[in-house]
Amino acid sequence: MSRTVLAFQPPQRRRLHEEVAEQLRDAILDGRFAAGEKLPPERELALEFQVNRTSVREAIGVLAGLGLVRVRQGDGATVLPLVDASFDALPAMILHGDRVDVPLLGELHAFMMPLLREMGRLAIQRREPADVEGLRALRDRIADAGAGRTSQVAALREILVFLSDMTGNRVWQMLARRTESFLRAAPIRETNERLGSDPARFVPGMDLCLAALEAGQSAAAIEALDQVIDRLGEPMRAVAKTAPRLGTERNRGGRRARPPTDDGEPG
Amino acid sequence: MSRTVLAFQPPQRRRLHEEVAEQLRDAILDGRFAAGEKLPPERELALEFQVNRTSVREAIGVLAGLGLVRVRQGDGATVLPLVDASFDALPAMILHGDRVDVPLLGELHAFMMPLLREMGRLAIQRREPADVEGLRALRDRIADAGAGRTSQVAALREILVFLSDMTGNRVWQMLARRTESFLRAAPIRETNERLGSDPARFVPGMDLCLAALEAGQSAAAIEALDQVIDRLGEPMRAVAKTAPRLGTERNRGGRRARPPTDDGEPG
DNA sequence: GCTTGACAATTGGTTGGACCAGTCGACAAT
DNA sequence: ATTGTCGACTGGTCCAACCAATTGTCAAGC
Repeated sequence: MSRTVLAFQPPQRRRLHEEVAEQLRDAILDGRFAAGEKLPPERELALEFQVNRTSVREAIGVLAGLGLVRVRQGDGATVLPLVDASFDALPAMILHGDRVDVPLLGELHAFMMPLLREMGRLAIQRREPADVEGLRALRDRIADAGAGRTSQVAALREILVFLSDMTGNRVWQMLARRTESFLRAAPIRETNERLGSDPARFVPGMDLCLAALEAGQSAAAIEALDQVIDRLGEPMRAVAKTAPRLGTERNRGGRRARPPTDDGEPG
Repeated sequence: MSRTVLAFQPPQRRRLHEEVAEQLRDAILDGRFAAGEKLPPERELALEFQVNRTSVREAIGVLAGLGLVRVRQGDGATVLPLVDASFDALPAMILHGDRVDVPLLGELHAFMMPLLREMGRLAIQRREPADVEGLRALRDRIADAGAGRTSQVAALREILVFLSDMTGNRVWQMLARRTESFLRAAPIRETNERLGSDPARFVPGMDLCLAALEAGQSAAAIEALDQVIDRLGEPMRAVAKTAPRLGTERNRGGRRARPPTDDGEPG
């Protein structure tokens, strides 16, 4: 039953509306539709894409779910400011159409690293005896070159998920799983591997952390874990460094005109 | 042109598929469909809801977008573990069907508060001169009882958005806007107002922060802002305290069976 | 007995067309 | 200048049919 290491990938069965959604999404993210503009009518898009109107509607529904457009009956689909988009749109905002939005990836990296360190701190504070064994199992998977490199880097990513489970906080658990899924995305992972990152270099840090945990030294364990987490973020930082930041001006969210819930004085 | 203070709300024009999506979503969140189970076939649901299959499909599409179900042609719609859901599903997970998931709200609160403090720190570190004026304008709106209470509490929430803009980091900006939107949701806001929270009590803290900023004392400004942010989180904490935590057992995310990408040894 | 392959039932995916419902601008009446 | 009506436009829903993927069944072959 032994198979080749050439792990075949199942052919991606893409639905029609996914293709349409992706093209429209990239058009918005590329700025070909600016915020405030309207998408063409569904019937028109159906002609353009040569698909049924239903498929266009499902595609636009996806965009609406991502917070990229707002659809109103009678009016059309209006493009929203990107800053109002859902977190689910973030991967696509960073990686769309063969391109990497380097500045945004850098901002995500700057955002995530303190969070993950906080998560590690919390995880260690709330650890239970069994967790140490779990961490050791992950450490062994990382160290076990015989299991294959794919398994090794997968184990690396799973550290985040495991730590989030240790916190016992479901919000952390959700965040870690989303993060792990993002790190699994193609361009990030490829860059990491192209840069020759060796999973084995994480092992000493993990050993340091495990030793501290067994000695009951939480502070030392947290410190060691911080180092490991920093290294886990290296793929993102590495990709972000492949191109220089274009400008230094700060990104400012647009001031939103709130619906005026108060128009006058009480009598 | 002066209008009454009775701020009328536009009637909620709910689409059919939204109704269906909400009912199905609540059924999943209530556990009436457990993870791994399958939703009834679309044709069957269409009969049950007495709507067209199209509306059922759009509803299921929403659930798929939230990461609550996975749809496969030929197979049906399979319910996913809640821990794999999107962050967009979080509000619904906490507030569904007239109920408040108190433990989960508490976990969200515990998750958010350190983050928001971090955001405040970053905002002050990266402030520009104009930002101080913006903060003062918000402070004045909070203090101005004449503008109406609705405007006051709105200004309170907008502190988060303003701070996120100060960071210049688009990820923070997106998070703040989502958070502000969540705090605007009904049960949280109502509880806050029912508890008689007075926007005016935020003013001294804001004044402290503003004074420190003008004096160029970042550390003091951050400290004062921390207090303000803590109070901004009070509605969530207050709601979370309306009922005791049920159990003390830790939430553990299910260990996921990863697709075995490695089956054997390299030759 | 086990594997293999063909088949049929089930279920989601797509299509075309029709009609309902909300929005907005044009324009006439006041 | 304001108001009211209307019609074009656009999204929302419905229907009926067919395409395509999945899964279990079951008989043929080893």
